[in-house]
Amino acid sequence: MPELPEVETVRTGLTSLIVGKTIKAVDFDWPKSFPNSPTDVNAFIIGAKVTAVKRRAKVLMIELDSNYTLVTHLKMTGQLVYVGKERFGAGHPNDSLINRLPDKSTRVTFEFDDDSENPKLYFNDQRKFGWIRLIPTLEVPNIDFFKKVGPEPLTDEFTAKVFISRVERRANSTIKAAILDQTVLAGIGNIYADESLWGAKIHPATRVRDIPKLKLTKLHHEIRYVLNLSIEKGGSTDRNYVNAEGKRGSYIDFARVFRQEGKPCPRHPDTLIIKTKVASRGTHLCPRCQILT
DNA sequence: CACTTGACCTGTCCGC
DNA sequence: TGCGGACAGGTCAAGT
Repeated sequence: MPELPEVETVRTGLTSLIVGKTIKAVDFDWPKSFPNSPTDVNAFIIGAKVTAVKRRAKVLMIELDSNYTLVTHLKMTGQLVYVGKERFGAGHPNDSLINRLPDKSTRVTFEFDDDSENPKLYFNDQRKFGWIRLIPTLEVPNIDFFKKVGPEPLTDEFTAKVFISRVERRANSTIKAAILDQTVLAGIGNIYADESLWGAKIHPATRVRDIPKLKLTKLHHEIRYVLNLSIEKGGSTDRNYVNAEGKRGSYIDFARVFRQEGKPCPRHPDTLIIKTKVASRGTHLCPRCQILT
């Protein structure tokens, strides 16, 4: 589920909601919610204050003043939703979701020591693919995933030249598989792969070696465009995704191909978007402007 | 090494 | 209405 824009939206929300607050209690019932963590996670969490919430690729890092960090991956269906009655009481537009938490998808509950309202942060994850690892803050950069993950696509350093040199390491792959590869660049998932390839008029099954540099340059631009636009819209809610306040994202209302099968291509009103399979993933494209070469 | 496929889980939707 | 199978936004291990 959550790709870079969704994780970034959660990060922004959590920053304003939990930084500076102290964790009073933690409760979890699914052992895999804390893989590869100290046996007694409580010892490094209870009484610790949140100092920052950071993001790298699709990974969120909740830094604590105990010198440990809650490193979290939401995978397909994870949510981190903060419920503080002082902010979201009865009548708040989100109270329908807020009021039914915790629910049966809730894996971990963090309780904060904050005046009398007892605010909580729920880690919900229907499919149980997500996890939270409690890691000494200084060791976070050394986890295997961070050692091999590619560059952040929205930084100044991520130029078209950098993108092309990295994506060409997967010369024999389909372009869709290549940009989904987190070691090529960080943060792209199925939604923004389809959206950016439509923007660059590239068929997702095209081999990287067959794509002219000019088109790869265009794709680099489109990747940054769709990621920025989606952050502006608060991410995409296709099914489960909500932000830290339990709100849905609205990028899907602007999607040109993702989940738009059967609807007209924005460039060709008489051609319909189709859904097929590329790189073992559901793939949406316009059969007229994205030709396989 | 490059590349593809199956596994990890639960829930939902579609066809019979 | 019930049941089986396919499918869902991510990543890793194991296979070719």
